[in-house]
Amino acid sequence: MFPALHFPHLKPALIYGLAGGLLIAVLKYIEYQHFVRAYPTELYGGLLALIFTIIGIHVGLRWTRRREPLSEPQPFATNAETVREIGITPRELEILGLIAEGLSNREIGERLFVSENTVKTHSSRVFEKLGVNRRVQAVQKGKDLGLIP
Amino acid sequence: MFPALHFPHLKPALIYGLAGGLLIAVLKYIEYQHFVRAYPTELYGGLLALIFTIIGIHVGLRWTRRREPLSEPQPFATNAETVREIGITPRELEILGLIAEGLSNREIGERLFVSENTVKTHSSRVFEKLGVNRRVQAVQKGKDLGLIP
DNA sequence: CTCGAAATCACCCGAAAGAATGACGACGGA
DNA sequence: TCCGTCGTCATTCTTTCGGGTGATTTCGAG
Repeated sequence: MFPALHFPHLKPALIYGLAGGLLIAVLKYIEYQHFVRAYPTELYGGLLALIFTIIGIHVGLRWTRRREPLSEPQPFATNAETVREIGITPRELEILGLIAEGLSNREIGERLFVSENTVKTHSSRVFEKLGVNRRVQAVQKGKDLGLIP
Repeated sequence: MFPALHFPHLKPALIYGLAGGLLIAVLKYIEYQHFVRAYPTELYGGLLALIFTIIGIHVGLRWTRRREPLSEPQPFATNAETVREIGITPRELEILGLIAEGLSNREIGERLFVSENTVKTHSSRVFEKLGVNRRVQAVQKGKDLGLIP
């Protein structure tokens, strides 16, 4: 949806923008209170947006919920000690899991909303930490070490 | 693990928030242009609800997307029966086993005293018969079907 | 405040993988 | 004998991987 866009200084700008918008909204609210008005339209809009976004998420999930519970017997807890021992990060573990599912780097990037280059960087580090140089080997070793189911 | 300390989808969330803010700003602008007077407020509410419901559905599905489980191993089919069912040959099974060990096509060829091209031909046929197009997927499916340990 | 870890992204380049063909010999059953 | 399967190998082409390097941003610890 949005992953192709790139804004390096997005967060501070957004924070400032939101802060400013919030301030304006508060002022407007107070002003409107002076005029004994109802809530400002912007507030209604935001509330509507928020509420219906949540509703949309719930509805969407409900529509596509699989009927058969898809037997998932073992929740599988990753071997935390091994993770710490070899110094693998959560993100790298995530990439390893997706590699084990047979996804290409591009598909992983699309799934995680990051670029393919980022996925390649992560996978390279995973290979390095696991001491392998091919993804099939990484999957095998990851399973042996209890990093992935 | 510690999912609370990790925000893998921060960027889309920020962009999403920005988009919402922009939409509100646009609506506000329109209102200030007195265009809003031409339409009942309910219309705007409905539009907002619709738009953000769609966005919510999309975002929700996007964030929770999961691939279909591509196989359901039949409990009655033994190794040999599965082999016969999908018509995989002994040689192809051998190549699949070596792929599962993390060997490259060149290494497989050296181990079996055949050319790399031959290995690629076999692996292509294996992929075709298993309905996959990557070796990690082939290994996964081969294990699901009981073709390889 | 400085420093380092983590995550992100980019660019380059060579190697590996995979898709699509075509071909050839051996072997076994109809 | 003819036909089909299997194993073998080649060529061409495109895509994907993997290694290497460098950069930025964010965040938390010291």
